[in-house]
Amino acid sequence: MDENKVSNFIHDIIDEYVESENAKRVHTRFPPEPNGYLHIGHCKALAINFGTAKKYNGICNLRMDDTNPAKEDTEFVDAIKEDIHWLGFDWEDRFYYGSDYFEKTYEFAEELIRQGDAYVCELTPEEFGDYRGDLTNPAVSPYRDRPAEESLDLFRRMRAGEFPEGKYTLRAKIDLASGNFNMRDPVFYRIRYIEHHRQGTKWCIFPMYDYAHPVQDMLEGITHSLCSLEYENHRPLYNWVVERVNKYCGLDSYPRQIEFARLNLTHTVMSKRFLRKLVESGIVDGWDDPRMPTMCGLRRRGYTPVAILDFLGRIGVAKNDSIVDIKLLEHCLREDLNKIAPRRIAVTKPIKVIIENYEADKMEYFLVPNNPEDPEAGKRKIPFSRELWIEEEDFAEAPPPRFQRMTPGREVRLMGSYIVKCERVEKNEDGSIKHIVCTADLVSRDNLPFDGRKVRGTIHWVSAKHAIEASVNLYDNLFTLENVNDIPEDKTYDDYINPESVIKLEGCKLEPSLAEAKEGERYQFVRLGYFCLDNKSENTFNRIVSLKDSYKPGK
RNA sequence: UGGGCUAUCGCCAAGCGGUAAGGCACAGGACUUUGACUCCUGCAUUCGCUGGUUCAAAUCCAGCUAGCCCAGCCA
Repeated sequence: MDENKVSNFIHDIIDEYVESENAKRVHTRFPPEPNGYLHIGHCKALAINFGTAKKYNGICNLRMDDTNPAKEDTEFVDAIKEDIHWLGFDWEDRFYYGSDYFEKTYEFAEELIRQGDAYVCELTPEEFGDYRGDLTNPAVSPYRDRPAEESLDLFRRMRAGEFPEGKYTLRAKIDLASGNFNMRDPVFYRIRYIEHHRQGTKWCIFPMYDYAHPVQDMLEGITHSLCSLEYENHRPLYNWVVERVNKYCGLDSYPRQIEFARLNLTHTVMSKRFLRKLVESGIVDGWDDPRMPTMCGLRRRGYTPVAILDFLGRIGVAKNDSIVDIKLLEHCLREDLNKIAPRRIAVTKPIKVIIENYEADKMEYFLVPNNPEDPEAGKRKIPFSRELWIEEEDFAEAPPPRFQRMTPGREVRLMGSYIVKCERVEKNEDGSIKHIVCTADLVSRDNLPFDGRKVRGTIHWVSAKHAIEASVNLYDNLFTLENVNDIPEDKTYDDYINPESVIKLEGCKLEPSLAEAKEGERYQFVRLGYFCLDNKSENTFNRIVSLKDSYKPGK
């Protein structure tokens, strides 16, 4: 989990800062708005803010950015905290709410008014549009020259609840002709008669992000405010606020905003708005559907924090708009899971095999390693008997080229046990396979047969008498389209939903030890992929990620 | 069209004037009681384009081109 797999430009900037004369301890913050669930895109911001702090032996705050009472809800606060802890980051005792600073934020705003840097504007939202100007024409506000005393009075009465919503706003007096629209006298306060999830009805005026955020950063002593690229245009305004508030309000805090490109993944929707659509339209089961990129979804699917963090370290931090191939994430998952996941045998599409030279009521155990990669993982016993289940696709009557599994007349190894030879296939009346009859080389257990003969194929199996049943969910990308942002206006998601994004298989046969599997435990089902017992549906395993596709027919 | 930002292999991404790191993907091969893993091998005479400066440029300069962001009383 070293967060500097690749060097990045933020480190360069901070290296310089740390060397500078008045450098303070590096202090960052992660400021989610509690209006939804965190997704893997947030993980990047999380890793950058917490990771950078850690790299410089600094600290990182967690702050709920709750300045808009219309959108936020307490419901999400705990979920966000849980997700962050799950990923492995810790804010210790530095958990804050932006709304905790409302009083200070208000005081500073009054000072801005007194200094002539802000004024109360009475353009209605509709009028605002008309006076906004456009790319080449400046905006206008007939109220920008209102005397400070008058603005101050109005602002206090706004707070006192004397005016209806939309009647007045507090605006910064900056530059109505700026090419950067954020500088065209941005609104700093608006009136809202909505109960705030923490402040209740104490306030009816609420600060806007552009004003509140720098103030919050200053108050918390943040040195580096790391955020995504879309705030680049806001940086001049951020600095404007920092400069005035320091000057007028006796603060000495100079947080620096640095932007980086947010994460995009192939075949993945990342915007909250669209994720909500998936949930509401019923395309997925909910926010924690294992196909969702939400942290709760990834967790339920079985992703590991180690893999996600590793992935984040490998994609780097830059200012390029990019779409990372989800195959890299899957690679990181396999790498982690390969090390930690015990091997188990499961047969997803069972087909029966009868060992005709094995007595009907005999049974024996084979000792097999839990993880050949890791001797420490120990061994377990799996029962063997006359009737077995094997994977449907491990048998072919007419084998395609390079097929090396079971086929009539050929020997294969039953993983961990005997070499068997397929003698014949018995069919039902409809032509389907009833069962396969094999003979086992009874001296071939534990070791290669003494004659040194090689068998090419090894297949997995489970004793029919001892197997337990479960169902299995095989997951794939939700979207067939690589870049989901490319969905044309006139199309809907439905046109691009992968019909095989989830395949549910009932009646799978599992080795008996899996009866003790616990929620959230990850296993490698030999030759099938990595699986995790679903924490919502009993007796169902989610496929986290497949093993690399291995058998390629033909040349 | 005004402002801001970005452009290095199929996908990420180092590089900061001295002659193109690495990962993923892909393709061969070795190994293998998981066609997995592991292990070798290959994979940009070239850095959006065009000029210029220099002994030397992906790196500096100029001019183009393409893409992304901004006109919420959202964050």
